[in-house]
Amino acid sequence: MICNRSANGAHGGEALDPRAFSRHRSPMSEDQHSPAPLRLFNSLTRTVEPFAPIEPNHARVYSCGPTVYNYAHIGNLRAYVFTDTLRRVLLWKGLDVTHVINITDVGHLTSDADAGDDKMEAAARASARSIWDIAAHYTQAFKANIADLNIIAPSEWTVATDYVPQMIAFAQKIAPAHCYQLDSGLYFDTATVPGYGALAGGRDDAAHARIDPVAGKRNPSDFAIWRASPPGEQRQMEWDSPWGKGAPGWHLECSVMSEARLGHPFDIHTGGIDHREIHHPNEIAQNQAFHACCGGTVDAATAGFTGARWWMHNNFLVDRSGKMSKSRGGFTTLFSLTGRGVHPLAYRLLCLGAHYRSELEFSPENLGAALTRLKRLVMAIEALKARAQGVTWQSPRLDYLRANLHPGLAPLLEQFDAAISDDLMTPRALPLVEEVLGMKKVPVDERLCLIAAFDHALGLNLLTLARADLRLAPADATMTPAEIDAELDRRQAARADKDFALSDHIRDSLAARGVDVMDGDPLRWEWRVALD
RNA sequence: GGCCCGAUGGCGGAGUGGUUACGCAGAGGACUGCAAAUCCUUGCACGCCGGUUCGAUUCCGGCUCGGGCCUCCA
Repeated sequence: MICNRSANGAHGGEALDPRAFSRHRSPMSEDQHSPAPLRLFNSLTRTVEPFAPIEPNHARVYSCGPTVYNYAHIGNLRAYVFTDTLRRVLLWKGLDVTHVINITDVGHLTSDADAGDDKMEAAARASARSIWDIAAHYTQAFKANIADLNIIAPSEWTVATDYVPQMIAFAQKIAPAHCYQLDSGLYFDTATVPGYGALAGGRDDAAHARIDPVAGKRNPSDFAIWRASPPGEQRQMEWDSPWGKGAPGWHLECSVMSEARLGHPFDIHTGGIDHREIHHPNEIAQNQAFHACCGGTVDAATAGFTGARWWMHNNFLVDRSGKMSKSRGGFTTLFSLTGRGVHPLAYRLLCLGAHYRSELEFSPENLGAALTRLKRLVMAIEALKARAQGVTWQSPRLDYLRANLHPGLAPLLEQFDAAISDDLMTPRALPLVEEVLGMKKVPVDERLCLIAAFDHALGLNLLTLARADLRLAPADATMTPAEIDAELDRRQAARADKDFALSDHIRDSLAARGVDVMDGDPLRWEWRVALD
């Protein structure tokens, strides 16, 4: 059910006043517009399949979260906009959702082959803080990004270091039949599970030529379950285990935490498309081993046991200027965008403008386009609100909407439902907001009601945002709003006196300080957003 | 080197065997002292070469270019 499930509490908890619909004469019959079935792309089969949760009316979702050794860049954040869209669409379809996002706060702590892997330790040294403090700092920053993007907080954040005993127990269970020990740790033998790598779709182990394999590995695709601390080295994060002092392998974490918090099998596991080739196949292999190893082997009957039924992957945000690459440094964070006066939801709108499985080209121009679009949407909705009758636009249940909505809007509701039900096709859903705004013959309250409903899926805060909220002061602003208003008052007086030389001079001097004057707009002025 | 994906107007991005995406930008108009903001209108496309077809941007093959994964990465 949709009603009373506000994304962030901003809409309050009341349903739309049914009296708002009292004029309606011909509610549609149920069978005339049956809801579009939700269909989602499953990376396991590489097809779009009808979705049904394992438990009736309850979907369980696990999302691979960030490794908190640095700030998330906006490309990282696209994954969580995707996950949030998934969650909102599940809610739209009337399902309860339990959603877990993990925080990976343990991983490679000492440099081995690649000196670049030591970032967490380096960050700790540079700031004279412990790795634990570093993890806490970047976890906090990540959660701030999530909130700024109006992403519904997960039902639970799982932190990897809270689950080390469970990871050891998990590893102990699968070790006899599926693992072997080397000096560098405990390794998973990928040949012991049937269909290894099926998710990746045609991986050829014989072709791993680019990197030096770890000596002693039975198969190139074998991976560490437990990484032993090198002799004589002290790691900041290490635990005792049956395989010596060390730290859990990264792949192990997600298998253990998803099983612990959601149970296996659960419904949907999400992540970036880069995880489709290595991390998730390894997770699946672990899950297969864990659930079938009582008998010592994985057989055909259990080979399909992958932990999650759906594996979904978002594509990348690409930036031709190379700013999305952590390794090259200088990547773009959400903080840097807000510091330039770009509202975070403009970035969310940019993401929604493309399908989650398509690459999305990032550029200042594209972001500026999204910001302009968001401003115009908010402006148009504000204008409607000013003319409204005072109902609250809390979205009612979808079936209620369907039965009571103004006939003129009914086709738009169905198109919206069909779009988001078609593998979360937000780029086709988005223009319907603008179409509703343009339905001049439909009463204002009705249009607002439908937009409120749409926004439960889109998460743009369209009904609560004000145009003024989108006017973010850039970090390098040299004037306060009060100072700007005072200048504008002076300018207004000059204009009244027809002293246009003075009024133009004031406007020019404001422009020089990054303030655009807008006489015909109630907002009066705006920070110029300078995106390079 | 191996595997995978993509190529749509100025930018981004949907979609389709024969008809409109949409947004931003551009152009024209309204409004304005002039601008800006806003509103209205509007031009612009389907990488190259073959094939299938009455007809292909849409299907098939090849080519070129771009991207991803193979090492922590959304």
